[in-house]
Amino acid sequence: MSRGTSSARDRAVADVFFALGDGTRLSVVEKLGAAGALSATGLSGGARVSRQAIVKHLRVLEDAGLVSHERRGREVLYALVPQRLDDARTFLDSVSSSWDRALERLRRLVEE
Amino acid sequence: MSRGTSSARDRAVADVFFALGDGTRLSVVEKLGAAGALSATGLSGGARVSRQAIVKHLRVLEDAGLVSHERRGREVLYALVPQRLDDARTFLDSVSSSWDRALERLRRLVEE
DNA sequence: TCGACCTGCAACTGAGAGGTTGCACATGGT
DNA sequence: ACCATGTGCAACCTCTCAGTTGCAGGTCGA
Repeated sequence: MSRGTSSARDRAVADVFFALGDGTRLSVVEKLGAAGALSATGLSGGARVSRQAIVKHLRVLEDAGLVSHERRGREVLYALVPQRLDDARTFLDSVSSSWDRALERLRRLVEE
Repeated sequence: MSRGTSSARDRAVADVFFALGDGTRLSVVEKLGAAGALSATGLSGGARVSRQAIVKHLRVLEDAGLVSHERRGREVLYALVPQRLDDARTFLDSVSSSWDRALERLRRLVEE
């Protein structure tokens, strides 16, 4: 306990948010969520950046645990792994609820 | 349709995720959620970066709409604005659900 | 076998993020 | 009035991120 904050878990959550904190990656995530599975070339079609840029973004997403890849013949298909999304949501929930409790305490302090 | 996605709303969501995608800022958000309201100096106490670094991070958080400040005598108190957190959660929900639908479609495609 | 297509690696660049230090300015307590 | 404390610039540095281009290596179909 005590020094529970700022642990490896928090770093993983920060990685997830970092991965989602880029417009290009965010649109990649949206496309993957909508299409199910796509190759880097398929994802770069319609994007305004090169295929290599998409590949780098996919690596970031995969390092964060948001995406997995699978070789399918001569192409590589990328798909979402929504589990980490749940971790991020859990973090947001915990901050929101502790914020609510803090509000209560503040209210009582002010009312003295 | 077509250009409906990747709009100003998506940019705002990316800004929120970007703001949360840094370990220092994430711990700031946690501290603010736990304490309710803190000054930059109060936040930098215990952190391993300088007060000025915290101030810059607070500016990023405020630009993303996650934090607001209020002058209180000679110090400036920062507090969470949990509304954007809800927006981020909503985004995660929508990606998750569209992902679930995509999984269904993929399953049916594979079963041909 | 040959050509088309997709991937993988490497080198390079520009811009911005994250951080620091130093100092000036305001404000509260004594 | 004085001093301590907290804030607000501004300049500066370093390192990483996002993106590009070029080319080599697999893999499928004809």
